[in-house]
Amino acid sequence: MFDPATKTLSCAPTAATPSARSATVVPINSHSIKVACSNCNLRELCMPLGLNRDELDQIDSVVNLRRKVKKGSLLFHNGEKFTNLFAIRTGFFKSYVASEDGHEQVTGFQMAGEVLGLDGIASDHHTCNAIALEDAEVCLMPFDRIEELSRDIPSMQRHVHKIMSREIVRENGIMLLLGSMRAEERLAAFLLNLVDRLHARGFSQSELVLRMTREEIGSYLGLKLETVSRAFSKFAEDGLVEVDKRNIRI
Amino acid sequence: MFDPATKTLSCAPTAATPSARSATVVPINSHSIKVACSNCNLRELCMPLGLNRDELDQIDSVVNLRRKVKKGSLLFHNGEKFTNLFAIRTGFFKSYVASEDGHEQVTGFQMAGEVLGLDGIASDHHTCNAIALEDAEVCLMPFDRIEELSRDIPSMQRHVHKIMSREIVRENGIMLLLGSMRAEERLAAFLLNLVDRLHARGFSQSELVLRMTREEIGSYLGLKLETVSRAFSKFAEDGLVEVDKRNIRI
DNA sequence: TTGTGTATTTGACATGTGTCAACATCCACG
DNA sequence: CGTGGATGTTGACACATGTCAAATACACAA
Repeated sequence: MFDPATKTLSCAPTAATPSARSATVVPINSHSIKVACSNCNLRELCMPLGLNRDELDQIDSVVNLRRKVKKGSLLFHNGEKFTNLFAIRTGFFKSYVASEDGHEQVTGFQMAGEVLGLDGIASDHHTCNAIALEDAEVCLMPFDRIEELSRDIPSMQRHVHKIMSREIVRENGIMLLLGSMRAEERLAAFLLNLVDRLHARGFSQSELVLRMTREEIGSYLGLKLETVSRAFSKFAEDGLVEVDKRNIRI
Repeated sequence: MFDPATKTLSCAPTAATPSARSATVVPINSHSIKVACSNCNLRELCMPLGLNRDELDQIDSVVNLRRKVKKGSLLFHNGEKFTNLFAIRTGFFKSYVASEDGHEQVTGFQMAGEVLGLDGIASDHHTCNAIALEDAEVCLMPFDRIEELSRDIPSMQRHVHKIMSREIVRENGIMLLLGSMRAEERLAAFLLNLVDRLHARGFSQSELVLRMTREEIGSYLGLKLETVSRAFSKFAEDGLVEVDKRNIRI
């Protein structure tokens, strides 16, 4: 599952399907090649949570495209027309907003099974940016199709609502972090949150590889990169974690 | 008022409509007394935005209860079972989360026409608290009825999604504020946001009355109350705003 | 391999905000 | 009409974090 050589999260079927070899946007045929929600090993984390077999088949019809996103490239950006939600199959993203003065504030880091693009629903245009921190693959979910399906399948509807509400609750937690914690507390909360989410995906409870720079962590936590670096050093000094560049052991 | 002895919310009434004289929860008869979404002067700000006449009639059937909330009493609290969204008819609320160590972080201030309780959808239980900063009145909207209606009325469904997405976008903005602005910038952004929202409700573009303490503003902005006070003084000194206690003129 | 740029760490110092304390004001309530 | 508690203002000082700078390590391309 975790390949230290490529340093990627590969939660998808490892052998790539013939039709998905090199194109950026890849049509999925859910019958011939078995790559669909109903067959995805992220289905417990992603959209189809709590659906029965029939409903899973229906949702397969929504997720009809995949897109490969190269490390460093944008999945969507501020101002872009909103049409799709994105479910991450593999890879790691950061989302961020930018103020007029050019400052960038990272608003979240997303990994396999998480959903991106919810910000775009409000105004039909995205209000933040999402960029891949490593080569990634996402499932495109046209939002009007999601709404259609939500009307037919109550459990699907409820799930969509839960995903959005969860994002609201997550951001509440970050406000608490940004508003009341000091540097080391913020970093500790951040690391524990990351390792939790990785653990839910089958990775170690105590080790993780950071996909983002100190500066990006700092932006997320409302700190400068030097402060992040010092906090890491402090943790290491106190024997709380072992830090070797981006490899962390708690 | 929240009574620790009975642990009940008793929202004693002030003078109101004949049928609402003494009950805490007031049934609405949308035909006899004209208090319904279709007739509410907040309908352009609140839930029914963009619905036609027939749909408005339908939504009236959802909003079947109102509740009076006295200043200082909780509308809902962390851990409470989630069943309703709340639309504010009158009054002013703050919502906040509390960390284990007892620290409170204000996550937002809500005024007439805004919706409270979205946090509860994720886990069927509220994860934050909402308290009235002045005597208030809210409309109770059972969430399962909202979901039913959303299945029948696409524009209603879209509206619910927009409301949730708007909350996500709002919190993104606060993360930017907390993560990258200095004290005076935060307070300025806060005041401008408040006056904007009040202006949308027919109030002055340049004057406002704060409903919250310096400490609550500070909690929201990630600052101490003394820092908020100093920032106000600085603004007044620079002639940017006139500050007289809670009366502010920009 | 060498060179170049990015990422990280660490130190010295600056500064914005927190902390603590005193005092003023206002309001609710006896 | 006082009185006590909540709220707000202001000052002095402490300290956490930001700023600036230098050195190192590493990744990647020529």
